[in-house]
Amino acid sequence: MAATNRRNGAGEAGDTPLVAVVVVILTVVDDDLCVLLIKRGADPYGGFWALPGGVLAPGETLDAAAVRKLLDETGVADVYLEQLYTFGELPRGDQSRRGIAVTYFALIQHDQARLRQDSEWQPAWHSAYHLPRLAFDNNVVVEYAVRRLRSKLEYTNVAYSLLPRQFTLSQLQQVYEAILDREMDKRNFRRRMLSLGLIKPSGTKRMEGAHRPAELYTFARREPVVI
Amino acid sequence: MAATNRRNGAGEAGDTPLVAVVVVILTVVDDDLCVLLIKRGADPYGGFWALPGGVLAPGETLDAAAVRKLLDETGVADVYLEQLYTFGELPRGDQSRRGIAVTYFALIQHDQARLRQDSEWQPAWHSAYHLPRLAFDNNVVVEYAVRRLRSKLEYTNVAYSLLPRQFTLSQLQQVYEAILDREMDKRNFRRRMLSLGLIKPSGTKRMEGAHRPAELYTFARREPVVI
DNA sequence: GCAAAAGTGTTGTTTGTACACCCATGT
DNA sequence: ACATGGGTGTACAAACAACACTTTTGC
Repeated sequence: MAATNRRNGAGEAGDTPLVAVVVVILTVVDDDLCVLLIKRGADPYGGFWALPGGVLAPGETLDAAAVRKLLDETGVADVYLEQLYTFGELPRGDQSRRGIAVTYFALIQHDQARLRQDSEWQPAWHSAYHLPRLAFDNNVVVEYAVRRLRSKLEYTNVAYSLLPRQFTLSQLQQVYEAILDREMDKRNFRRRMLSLGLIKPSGTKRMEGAHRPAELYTFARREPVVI
Repeated sequence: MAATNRRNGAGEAGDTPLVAVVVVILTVVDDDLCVLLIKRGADPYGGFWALPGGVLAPGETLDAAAVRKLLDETGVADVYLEQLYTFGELPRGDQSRRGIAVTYFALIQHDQARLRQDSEWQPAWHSAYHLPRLAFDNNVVVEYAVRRLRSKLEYTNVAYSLLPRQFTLSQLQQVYEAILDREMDKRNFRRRMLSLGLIKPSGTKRMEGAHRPAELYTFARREPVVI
């Protein structure tokens, strides 16, 4: 892409800031929207929880770096991943070196993720609604991701990336409720999902527990669709 | 902000790409949505039209660079300005140096802009609907900006940044029609604008031309508001 | 038979869309 | 008087929100 215009005919290149790619990896666990955090070792912000991220590798595109980060942390690929925002304020503490953070958000099924147990970083899921004070301005980044996800949920099928191929309508509704953080009416919810053509019945049923079996549904398309 | 996480404990800093800030400056001239373009002198893409942009100055935030660029090109400040997207693909032609472009879009009143006449870059307005092949991937950037503007128009008051303090409902409607590229019903349009509380009558009227004078309206707030 | 979740329809309200005529002014 | 753009209301359709009971299963 590289829409890079260099306009200063002279010596160019003010400073060349470090470019980091940071990924907000979101999932729904039970009825809770969760973010993947790692524990920072070194300063700045040593001991603080933070979003996973890293510097761009040589010759790597931004999207590729985000995909790589996601794969590193969770072992997951082929999920919904979207650029969020680029933060370019100056660090507060350490003025020494300039940093720019290109942030992404990803939606995964938590039971697909293989978090690295061995790691010094202790990657773990944290409820997006009860986060501690994070490193840098990562709290703002998470809030931004949650806002974006909430609005995308209303006019796209991104939820597909949070659910297995087959799921019940109740599961789907739980995902929506966890993300939007409000309860929804079962009948209206079903009507809407079906009439939008987002999902379709698979014909099979899930028998489990002491109650009526539930129809299993699939997303009409497991790729991003704007309604 | 600087949500910069450095995760490679080792020597860090893959490569440090050039960071350019590029601004899509949009306005409505008569019934046409227009973009400000400059003519590139030097290669790459010498002689092509391009979006105004430049490298980040030392110690400058991204937003500040965008504001500065806008001021340089148009003399205008205090208008709607929003980050769009960060493009980080590798340049096609010149592989030598890596570039990242953080793009913004701005909305201004064209009659407020003082384009630099002297300049070798011949800054000028071009209809967003009939653009030539631009330098780099700037065509994509403009399309992206127009899409974003269209959707923002539906749920925010951003149009304030394209109109003078006082304006008629017909002027406002022309702005909407130019951006959305479709005609709208006068009565429905008025009802909606007023019932959303976006604008309010100013009490004064504009007498001009051989017809009934038009009520002048003002935006309830001349700053970004989400409806 | 009872507990637990699945499934299902109707009504009222709000929102959006289509559509045609009269009004105030300048010439 | 006529040309020009400014201003107004109503009727239909679609989308959305509120609401409660019956079904199928396991124990």
